[in-house]
Formats: sequence, structure tokens, C-alpha cells
Amino acid sequence: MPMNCRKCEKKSKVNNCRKGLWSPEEDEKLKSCINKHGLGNWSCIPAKAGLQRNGKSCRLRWLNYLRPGLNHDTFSSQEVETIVKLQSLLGNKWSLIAKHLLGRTDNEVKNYWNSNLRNKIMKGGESLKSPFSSSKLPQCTSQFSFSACLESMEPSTKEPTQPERGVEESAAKGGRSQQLSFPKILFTDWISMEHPEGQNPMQADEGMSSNWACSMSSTDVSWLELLQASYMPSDEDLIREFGVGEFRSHFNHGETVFDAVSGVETSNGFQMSQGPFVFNN
DNA sequence: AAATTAATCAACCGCCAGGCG
DNA sequence: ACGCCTGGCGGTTGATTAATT
Repeated sequence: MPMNCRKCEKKSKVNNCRKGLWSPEEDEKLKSCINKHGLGNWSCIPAKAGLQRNGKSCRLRWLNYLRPGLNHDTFSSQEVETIVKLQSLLGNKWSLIAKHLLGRTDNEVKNYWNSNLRNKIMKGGESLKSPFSSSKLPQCTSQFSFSACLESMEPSTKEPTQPERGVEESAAKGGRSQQLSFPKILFTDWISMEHPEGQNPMQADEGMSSNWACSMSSTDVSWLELLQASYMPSDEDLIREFGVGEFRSHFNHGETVFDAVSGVETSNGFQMSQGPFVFNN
């Protein structure tokens, strides 16, 4: 991480930083500044852009609102489904969850959860609480054990999900609408189905090359247990579970990020830093 | 139509991890 | 090793809008 520019930093401290909603003029200044200078040290951006904001505010505005490729449409039923599933698995890891929803920010997901889903889940009991029965769902903490989870799961009793039917409808009916195979959603974080150039990196002699380094956050260490479980979902499993368009896992290939399911180049990369991994199967 | 309440969401705050001098 | 700094994250606030009374 580069150190900050002292000159810019001093300037920004002297400035009386504006707070509150951003005006269109401010947005324009920030956009043109980033277009001109690129993304660098956020503490330097306000001075360069002529904004009386602090760098943190600029960063937030850019990431949550101005950044290209953001999707500000209402959440689709499949996106909602993904949020519910991931929240039940990962807890309030909004940035992680957002990485699985193209064009969505952590803030957006978090807001949606807090305003739309949380209360419904409280009211709706099991229907929205989790894809798994509460008695079988281990808490998702850093101590979370996938082995324990796998052992506690009943073997493949799920029915195919119906993504077009929103979770709201499911909640209204008051029953569990989905019974999912637990580990799949997690595997897709780091298992690539197809190499964009036709080569499956899982079959590479050297395991995963540095270009295909997979991502695991520090809190995901126990995910390694999944590897030891020798369980690998098929393409069909993943697509049936989440739909090609909605659930995506991303892998870095050099400078370009590809969607693991569709192979389509995307701009919303799930940066993965820790690899390679050895697969047992 | 006005007042009140609820819902939404952009933005802020504080904390933490990690890099650098 | 230590302190300072940035970037990143999750929790929270508060202004605005919509719905209800």
C-alpha cells in the first residue's frame, strides 16, 4: 500500500471538509479527476479534484455510486435469493456477498438486507432464515467447521429451486421453499468450471498457477476443510442452484477477470490472493 | 389536505489490518 | 518494534420519500 502524499494530505486537513449528500457538480469533479488521473491515493483526490471532501468520502462516493458497471436497479428475486443464502452462510459479510452480485455494492446489499430482508426473516421464521434447518446450520464464524457441517447435512434431499418465484412469495406461504445442498455456494468462490481459454485450471499440472490464484479471505481458512471433503459440484448443480446470470464466481486471469460459470469477462472481480490449492479428487 | 409514521438509502463513523518509514 | 497512515469493512445515522391515519 503506497504511503500517502504528504502535500495533499496537509491540504485536505486544512480544508473544511464538506459532509452530506453529493451535488452533481461534485460528482462530475470526482469523475473527471479519476478519469484524468486514475485511481491512486484517495487522500490526494480531493485536492486534485478541487473538492472540499475528505479522501474517504470520495472513495465511498466512487465505489458506491460513480464507479462504472454499477447496477442500481431493484434487486431481482434471484439476487435476493443469493443474498439470503449467503447471509445465512457467511453472516454479515456484505463485501463478500456483494462480490457475488454483479454491479452491487456492499452498502447496497447491506441496506437492502436491513430494510427489506431482516424484518421479513424475523417475521417469517424458517422460511427465509436459512436454506437449512436451524438445527443443522452451524454458526458461520471463523471457527466454523465445514466437516461438521457436511456431517450434519442430510444427503441430497433438495428439490430444484424455482428462482423465478421470489423469496417474498415463499415467505408469505410460510414454509421452507428451498432446501439446498450446503457447500455448493462456497465452492464456487474458488472453483473454476471452465478456463476462459478452454483449459480447466483445476487440471493443470502445477495446480493453480499464480495467474489463477484463488481467493480466500483470512476468515475463510476453514473453507480448506471443504477441499478435504472431496466434494465438487457440477456445472449443472451450480446453474440449477443459482442460475447462470445470478450467481457468479470470478477468477483472475492476468489482468482480466472472468466469470467462472459463463466465462464472460467481467469487471467485478473477486480478487483471490491465496493459492495454489491441491485438490484431492 | 395535513399530520404522523414507516421505509429507504446515501453517507458517516469507528474500528481493524496491513504497509511504510 | 513502533507509530502513522490508508484502504476496507460493518454498524449506524439522518434526510428524504412514501404510505397511512
